[in-house]
Amino acid sequence: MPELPEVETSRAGIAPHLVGHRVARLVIRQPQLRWPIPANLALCLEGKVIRSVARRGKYILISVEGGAALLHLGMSGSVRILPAGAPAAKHDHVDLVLDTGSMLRLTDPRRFGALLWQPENELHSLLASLGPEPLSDEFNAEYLQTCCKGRKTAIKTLIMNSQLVVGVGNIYANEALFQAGIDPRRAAGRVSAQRLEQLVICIKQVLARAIEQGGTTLRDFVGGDGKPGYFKQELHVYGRAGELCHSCGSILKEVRLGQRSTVYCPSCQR
DNA sequence: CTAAGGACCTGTCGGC
DNA sequence: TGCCGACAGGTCCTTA
Repeated sequence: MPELPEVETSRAGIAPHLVGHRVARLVIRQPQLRWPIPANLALCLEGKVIRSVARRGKYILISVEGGAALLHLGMSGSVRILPAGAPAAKHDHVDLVLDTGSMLRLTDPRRFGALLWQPENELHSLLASLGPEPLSDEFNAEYLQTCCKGRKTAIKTLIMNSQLVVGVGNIYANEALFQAGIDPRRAAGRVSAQRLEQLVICIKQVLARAIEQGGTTLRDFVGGDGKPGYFKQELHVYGRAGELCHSCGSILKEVRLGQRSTVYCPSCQR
């Protein structure tokens, strides 16, 4: 479900319900996520006031005195604010119960998500080697050109590499490359500097626009406020293989790159 | 070092 | 209707 826009939508949706409030209890029904939830996490959080709810890449950081809970939604995770005590369904793995009578509930059918602990003044190893935020100035044409130099990897695979830039998942990689007019299969090192400059602009535009729209709801994604995302209406290639290009009318093609579905217009993208 | 593939897990969908 | 394989928003880890 979540790429950066969906994570940011979730973060923004839950933050007002959490910040400034005290954690009454952490209820863990299923600790086996991608990594086990640390046994001492409840002790780290209970009784503490939540200071901030931030985001780094696709991680949500819920900070309290002493550290931060790191939350990753994986492929199928989502969070919602509910009244404390709402009945739990099959994949409702964790509740962060607040002293307000509300709780944050984590649901994740595939359990590729994670809930970990990062002590204050330490950088969790999962965050240590992440690339820059795509919407920051640090992610610019010059930077991407350096990343691509000499690389034979397909440009799409490269922009999805979180060590180089975070937050660009399969949907938005497809969309950004369409907007930039670049064939996703093209070796990164063989994309001209000018077109990489364009790609940076397109990645930023697509992500920013998707955040404005509350993310992309494919199946049942809803933000922390329970509303679906509306960006799906603006998708040009993702999920549209065999349909007509919105720009030139050609039939969109599909290939696999790094085992991910890749859709592009053979006429507009070179 | 880079690149490619498998692994993790459950639900859904299309085909027979 | 039922079964089986393929596929799904991520990304770490192993292997070559």
